[in-house]
Amino acid sequence: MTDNNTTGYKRFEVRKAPRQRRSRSTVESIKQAALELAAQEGFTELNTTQIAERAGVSKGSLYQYFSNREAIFMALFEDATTGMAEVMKALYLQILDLPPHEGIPKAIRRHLELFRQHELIFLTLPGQVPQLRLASQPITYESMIARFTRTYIRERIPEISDSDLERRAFFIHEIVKGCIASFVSDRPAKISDRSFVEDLSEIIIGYSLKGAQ
Amino acid sequence: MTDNNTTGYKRFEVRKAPRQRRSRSTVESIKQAALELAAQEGFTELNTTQIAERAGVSKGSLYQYFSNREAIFMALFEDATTGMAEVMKALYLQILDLPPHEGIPKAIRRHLELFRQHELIFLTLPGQVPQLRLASQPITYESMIARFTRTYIRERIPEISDSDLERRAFFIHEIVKGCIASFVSDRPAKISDRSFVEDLSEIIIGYSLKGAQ
Amino acid sequence: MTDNNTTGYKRFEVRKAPRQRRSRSTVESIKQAALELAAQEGFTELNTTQIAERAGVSKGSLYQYFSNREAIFMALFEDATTGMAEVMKALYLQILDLPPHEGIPKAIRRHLELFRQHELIFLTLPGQVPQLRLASQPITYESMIARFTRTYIRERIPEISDSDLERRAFFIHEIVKGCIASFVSDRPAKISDRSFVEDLSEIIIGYSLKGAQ
Amino acid sequence: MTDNNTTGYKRFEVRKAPRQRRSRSTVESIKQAALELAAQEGFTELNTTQIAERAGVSKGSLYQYFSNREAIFMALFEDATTGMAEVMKALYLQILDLPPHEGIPKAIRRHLELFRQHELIFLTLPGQVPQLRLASQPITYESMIARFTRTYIRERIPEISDSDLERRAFFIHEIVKGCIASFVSDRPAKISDRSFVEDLSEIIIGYSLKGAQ
DNA sequence: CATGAATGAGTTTTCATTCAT
DNA sequence: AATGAATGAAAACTCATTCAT
Repeated sequence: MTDNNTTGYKRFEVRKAPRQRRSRSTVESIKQAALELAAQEGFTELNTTQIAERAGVSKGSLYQYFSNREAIFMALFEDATTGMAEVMKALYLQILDLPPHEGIPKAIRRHLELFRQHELIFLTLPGQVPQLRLASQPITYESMIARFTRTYIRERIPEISDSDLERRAFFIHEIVKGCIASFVSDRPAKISDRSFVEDLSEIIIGYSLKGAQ
Repeated sequence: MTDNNTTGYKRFEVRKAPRQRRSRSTVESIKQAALELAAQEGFTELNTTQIAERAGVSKGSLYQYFSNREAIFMALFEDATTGMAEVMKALYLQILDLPPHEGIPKAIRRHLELFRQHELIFLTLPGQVPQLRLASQPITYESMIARFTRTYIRERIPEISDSDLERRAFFIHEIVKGCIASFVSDRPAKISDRSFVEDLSEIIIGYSLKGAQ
Repeated sequence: MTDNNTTGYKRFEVRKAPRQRRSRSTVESIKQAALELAAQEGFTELNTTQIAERAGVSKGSLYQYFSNREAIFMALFEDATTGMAEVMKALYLQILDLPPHEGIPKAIRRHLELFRQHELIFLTLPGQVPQLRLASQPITYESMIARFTRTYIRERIPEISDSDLERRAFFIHEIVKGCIASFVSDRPAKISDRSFVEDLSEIIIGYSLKGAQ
Repeated sequence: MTDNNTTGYKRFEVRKAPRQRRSRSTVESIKQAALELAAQEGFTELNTTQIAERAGVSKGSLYQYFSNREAIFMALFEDATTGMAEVMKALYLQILDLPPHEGIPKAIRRHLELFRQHELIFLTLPGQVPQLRLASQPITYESMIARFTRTYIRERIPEISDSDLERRAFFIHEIVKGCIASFVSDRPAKISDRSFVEDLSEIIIGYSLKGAQ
């Protein structure tokens, strides 16, 4: 029963699983409220009073379900993360057998959409709530991307060495994630979605499959 | 000197320029303390008491030199930023006339070093102190990189269209920054510095100069 | 730097030692306020807001010197305890060489006074703040009484066995403490101070020295 | 049945007398739970959530049987108190006609057992739940002891003055209660039950009957 | 009767910032 | 200039109690 907490960070689990319908909706409205408010002010500035108010819920209720402020963000992140993982699994299955010049752009387009949808959670949250990194160990969907990338390359360049594969997976992941993140958050006026996807695909294809016959 | 403050954020300049030797070192020790502490807990968690204590300075003194907490971070950022800008100017002059396969790797290697040195400030700080984004408008060194990239490409592909140039500059910037950032903060064991620089250079050269004769 | 806290109770040290005269008086007024309020409502009901208000001090100041509510009680207790220990040391020196029928009543009379003075702290506090027991290990003045009692008896009955001595010391301590405590807190109308001291002395003398020639 | 409540404390009766088997056991399990938890954390720290949980009962149910938190403690106390009163009545009848050197030790031995059984309730509870003092006016069993003591002495020293009697009753009560309480809660390793009872009896007999022929 | 979700007033606690010395 | 005590507004968090289902 000891509370081992070696990180020095507060722990933040969801406190109790909502059983009845009513409480499930309470939890939802709290998360929703947090999300909406974060869109305006960022996560750092959010406080429980605001969240509870906006959710139309008492502070007490909030703490019945979340052991502290961070726990809400955590929940938000996990929701999005698991949601994304599902979508991606489906996507990858579709893509595996397509030729690169079709599959890669498709994958990128979809990732762009997904990041746009969850911009706040995937791009803003992690930077502002450093605890997340430590708590949500290897983030599910990230490791999925990594795994998929490796499979994809290996299937096309069977003779690739392990270290080579590792390196390519790293770059591909970073390039895709980084470029999409910036594209979504900076919204550069002079670059259209189409040409963005095009160029990024080209870079990825060129790099990931170089050496393939 | 008017106090127009359209951002809604408090302003945070350094309060007075330290003249004497003693106060010079006070400012320095405050910044140093902030930096060291941030390495352990992140900027969000830092509080003035800790900083003052670690700096061996009273809270009153701290406020003598910094108008508020954020001002310290701001100063830290500006120091690193201007330092970096200088280094880069020199670097670019060297590189402009080198052939890509020499110049690009050299530039990347140097950037890697610089980011490593200032990891905390360039990678962690901006996410955690949102004011930075708004205050330090076009962050000097970032716009330098952008400008240089454009010059570099145009010189080699004079006939390139403006929108094309724009797009390439965007990608190059994001790829370089993103990959270096991840490489520095994740420290992937299986990738050596050398191969990192090699691959990244290859990607950049391939993409930035495609279409050049 | 781990915060080993096996008891499950919050720890409660004084936070920082007051350096200047001003802060010393702040600490004093906080303790004084707590004491006065406890006299009316008991310690359990006391809250920091009340204490700070009564002390004419901000809540922030309170927390500057006491890490939490309990720390105040703790400080109160320790003050009284060390004070009492000093007084007793002096008392015992006086008494050691007096014949029992003079020394014992004198000691009892003095203890009665002391407990009356610090009734709240010695009689009420420990019952209401269970943490005290655990934190303030062997309470200084209690162990003093015990030690003195043993010395006193042994000097008069040199041939007494260890276990016998132990037992007598236990009873004497409990009887004196218990009777005085009840006498002070119940204030039985029909018993005068004089006759109280008389009877108690008689009991103690009879029991502690039985078997002495 | 008027709701005169001069004490300023909330009233706390058991709310409804449980009729059916099931609710009988509900009440019991609540009390049991409270008792077990108090053993670990003291009564002050106990909260209704814990109690309900441990009792395997919903909070709503808890309040069906107890008008508030204190009512639970109150019930605990009354149970033990009335139980003890019964036992004592029987005990006293046995003892009245025994010679002191038989009767007194027997009484003390029995008290020791009883206090051991209800340590928590008789020794800890009253200090931590101040309402008890006020609510349960002359606590039944205490007044029983007092009454019995007086009868016992008067029967043996018919010529004793009222004030003398009063005083002796006071001391005897305090000595017995105090010593037993300490013996039970401190469990001093070096003193056996037998010698404890012996010495205490001796003290009591000597004091209470001094002057008897 | 039983449940457990919801409440909200009450408390504790923190910390950037000021200001008397 | 330097100090560190004091501030107070703004959080975070708790828990006895009620009440809809």
